[in-house]
Amino acid sequence: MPSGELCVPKNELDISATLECGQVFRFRRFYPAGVEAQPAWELISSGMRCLLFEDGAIVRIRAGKEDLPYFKNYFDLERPYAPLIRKLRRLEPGPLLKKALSFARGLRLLRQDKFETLIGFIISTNNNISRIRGIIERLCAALGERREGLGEGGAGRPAGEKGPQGSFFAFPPAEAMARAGENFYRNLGCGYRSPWLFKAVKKVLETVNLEALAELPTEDLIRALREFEGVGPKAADCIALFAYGRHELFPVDTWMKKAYRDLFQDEAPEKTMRKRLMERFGPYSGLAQQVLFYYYRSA
DNA sequence: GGACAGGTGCGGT
DNA sequence: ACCGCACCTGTC
Repeated sequence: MPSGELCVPKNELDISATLECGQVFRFRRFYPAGVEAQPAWELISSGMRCLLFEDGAIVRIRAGKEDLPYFKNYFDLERPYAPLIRKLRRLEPGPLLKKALSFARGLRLLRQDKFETLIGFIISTNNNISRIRGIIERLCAALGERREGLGEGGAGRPAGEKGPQGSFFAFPPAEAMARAGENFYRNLGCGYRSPWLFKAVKKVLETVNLEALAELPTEDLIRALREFEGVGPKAADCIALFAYGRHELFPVDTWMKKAYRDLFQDEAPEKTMRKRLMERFGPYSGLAQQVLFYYYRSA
């Protein structure tokens, strides 16, 4: 397969900050053969894969030539982030966000696949990241289509480190996930989320067109997402933010409760925290949330 | 072993 | 509306 490459300045895209701030699950850091201590990343979205490399002040996104437009949109590369960061800093000049911003320089909000994001955040409920990722990988290996992608060799790699192989598994379509049945999700280790997943998949096949929801104003979109069992206030905000580009939302998770206390010096119910944070950060709420998440979680 | 995880639905006030 | 609680399960 002919491959192609997108080049982005590092101040516009920091791979680690963008992938490790909690918005996406299917990625992996690896160490390319022959390059001393220079990490790279493998990212799979929907049915496509790209490899990301840091090369001085430049980030290279390598993928199959026909997949490049998808990743250009996925990384939202048409939108310069520097102005957004400046405006955000002006809205909240305090030391906390200032530190977080400098720590998360180059973090971008991704434009992810709607179905994959819905399923991912149902799985994420009261769950930890390593387990979430394990479940998703097993899900894709069991039901996803095997695809050929850019390989990455393996010579010179430290023992135990495995680079991306020539093939990978696409995220499964709803049809395959419905055929698998509820018990399949139990066996994957989804526990009490299993019926939620099975019902969500059926809903997507039978009544709700996820693409059509993009036309709804944000409040209605949230309401529609909340009708999926297992999608509460936090997951609905995440799905609307990461898959529908609703940057005005501020998902409140355990980390953001801490951030709220640090910013406002008081205690409040989650709903109030969300409201006040969204008022504070306006159209940059989602960006602020990710920047703070990355900062708090890495600290 | 027990606590914990990027919450949610449920049943009490 | 606003609590408080139980909850599958792998990992530390």
